[in-house]
Amino acid sequence: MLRAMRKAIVSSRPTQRDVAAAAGVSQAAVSMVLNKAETPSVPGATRQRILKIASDLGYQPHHAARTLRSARTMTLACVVPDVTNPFYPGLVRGLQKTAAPEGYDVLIYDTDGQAEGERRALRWLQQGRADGVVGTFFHLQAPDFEELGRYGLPMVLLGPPPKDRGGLPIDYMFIDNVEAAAAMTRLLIGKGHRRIAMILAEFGPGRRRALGYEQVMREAGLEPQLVVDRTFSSEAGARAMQSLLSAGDARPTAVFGANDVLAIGAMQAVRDAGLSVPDDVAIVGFDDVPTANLLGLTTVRQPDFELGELAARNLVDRLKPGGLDAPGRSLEWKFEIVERLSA
Amino acid sequence: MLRAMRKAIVSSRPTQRDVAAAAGVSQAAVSMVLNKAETPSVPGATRQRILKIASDLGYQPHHAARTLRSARTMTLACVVPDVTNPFYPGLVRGLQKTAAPEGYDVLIYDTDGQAEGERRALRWLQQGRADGVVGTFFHLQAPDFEELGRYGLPMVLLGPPPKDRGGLPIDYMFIDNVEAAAAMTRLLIGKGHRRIAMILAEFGPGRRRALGYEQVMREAGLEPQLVVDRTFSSEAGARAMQSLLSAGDARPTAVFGANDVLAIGAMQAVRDAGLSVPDDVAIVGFDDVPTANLLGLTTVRQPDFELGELAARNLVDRLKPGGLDAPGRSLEWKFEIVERLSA
DNA sequence: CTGAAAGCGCTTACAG
DNA sequence: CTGAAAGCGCTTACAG
Repeated sequence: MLRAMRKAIVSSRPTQRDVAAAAGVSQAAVSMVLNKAETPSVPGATRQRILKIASDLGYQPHHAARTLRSARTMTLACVVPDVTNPFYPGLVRGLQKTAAPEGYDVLIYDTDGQAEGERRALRWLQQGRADGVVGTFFHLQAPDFEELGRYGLPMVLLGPPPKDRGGLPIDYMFIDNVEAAAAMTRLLIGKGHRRIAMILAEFGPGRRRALGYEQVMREAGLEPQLVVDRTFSSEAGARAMQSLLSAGDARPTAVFGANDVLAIGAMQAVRDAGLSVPDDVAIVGFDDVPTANLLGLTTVRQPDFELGELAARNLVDRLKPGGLDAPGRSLEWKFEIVERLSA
Repeated sequence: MLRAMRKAIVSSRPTQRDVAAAAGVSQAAVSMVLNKAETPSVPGATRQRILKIASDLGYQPHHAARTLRSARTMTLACVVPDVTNPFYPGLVRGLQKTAAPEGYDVLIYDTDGQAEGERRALRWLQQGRADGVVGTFFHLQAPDFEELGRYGLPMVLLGPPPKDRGGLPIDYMFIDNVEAAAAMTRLLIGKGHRRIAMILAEFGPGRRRALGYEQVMREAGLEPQLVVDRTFSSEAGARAMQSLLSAGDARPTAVFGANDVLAIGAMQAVRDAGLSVPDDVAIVGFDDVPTANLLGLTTVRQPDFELGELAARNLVDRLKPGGLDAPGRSLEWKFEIVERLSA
């Protein structure tokens, strides 16, 4: 009874059945007319009538039904550790630009950069939510993706490829994090810095960036100093900077943030302490988010928008007939050091 | 033949049928055990066996099938004009925090702030992609959402409610843009500024903010000066500022960006011209995105994260039994002026 | 209590 | 060429 009352108030979406009934044709005929540019089996007048009625009723195909039947979601997923890190919205924009004209929507899934969040993302993907994925994972490893690969889900992972590719439709896009961090460290040493610290988060790309930093420091006979936090947040960057500043005269003269968000938090902490960047402490970052430019932060540029475009192109191609047969690709992307005023 | 070969390489997802076959029970029994905490009709040993096999096979429910049958997507959509405006990722974080514990995923749909993008979002929603929506629309009006409302889709729109609410399950969350802009304009006048310009985009909240600005300017006997661009981008802000600076000595002494992204672009342009903020030109914005704090931008704070939490709570409640029966609500949110160094 | 059947809204292979 | 039927993978109402 209550249900019936609700029905009266809340109308339901029109279906192909409704259109078919109004047009006096079969439901299948409606499907054909709506989906094919040409339908020789349907008389022109009937076709026009169906189109007109569908439009009048405001018919839109039910996405779940279409997906269930066709096994296509027409959706690409972008799995990121943190939407509020401006690098990722930029990436998403690039994805959308390429995916939209091909008829694909782009969904963003935020893992919070935590292992549990990444496992949730994996389960989410295993439920068939998307036809393709571009993802950044800090904790999950290549074997974790094997199952999805076997199900025929193409993936672009932003990171270095593992030793064993396993013949799955997984492509890797990456920059040489070790070398990029090494180059930035050399730049700082070249400017005369001797006490150089690095701020990083425990997981994700921080490790490889620390590797490059440590190598160059050791080669130069300098002592590496790492401050490790749990997240790539500006709060973490500020916290780390405060602890570095508490060393007084022994404090570093330059600080390398493993990403821009950390570096920006560190800049903030330096200024809050009444000190100047770069006069008292030089600061450099990694990513080149839009804010880096505004703040004059010297950093390593990774082109987010272009990476997004390329990743989407890759997925779209793999989703065409036979696209999954090609072996997994690795694409190394050039980094670039952008010198500004902060160092 | 080719298909058969592919089949051999690409395995398919396990279904409830596969689990049922392996456990020697009906597919329906698998569904019951997997979805209900207690299944009195299924013997304990059988229940355990089903659970074990489902886990071993890595079974995950097919999302489209579940949605089609249950008419629930367990997804909330967040429709935004521009993911790269940091205000929206902040909003999304708030949504996720509240939605995730209730079992809802949050998807982001980017309209690019254009009429066509918003119409695409509307069609997307009409395809039954989400159970609820929180959205910011610059072009679509209340009547455009009537159909979705009749279908029983709860919506939270970020903006002022229209005159005629129409009894639909649409809630509005808004701040008083006119008054907020007026207050900010008064602040600038109080600091002695007389030539105050406003930079805004043609659509969206810019109009009401311009209204408040113009009112206060006129009341003070001052001439309003509006520079209107097509988008709320930092490029637009920089462009507008350049044109203002070209007036030489007649240039404004203060510039009000209708949002922070515009204001930040304007700051950049002032500095690129070799001038100082606030000494040569004072600049204020609107939103209080994270960057505003870093750049010392005086602005109007809208709490993105809290707004997201509240919007999600609202939708989750409306999706509970009877939740749609409540009339549309309006929730006015307090704004706050945050004074920093830019003015 | 127990299990098999109906059906959500589509697409597409297949019989007439 | 034309149309009706099968079936995608689930949930749930309903008959035994």
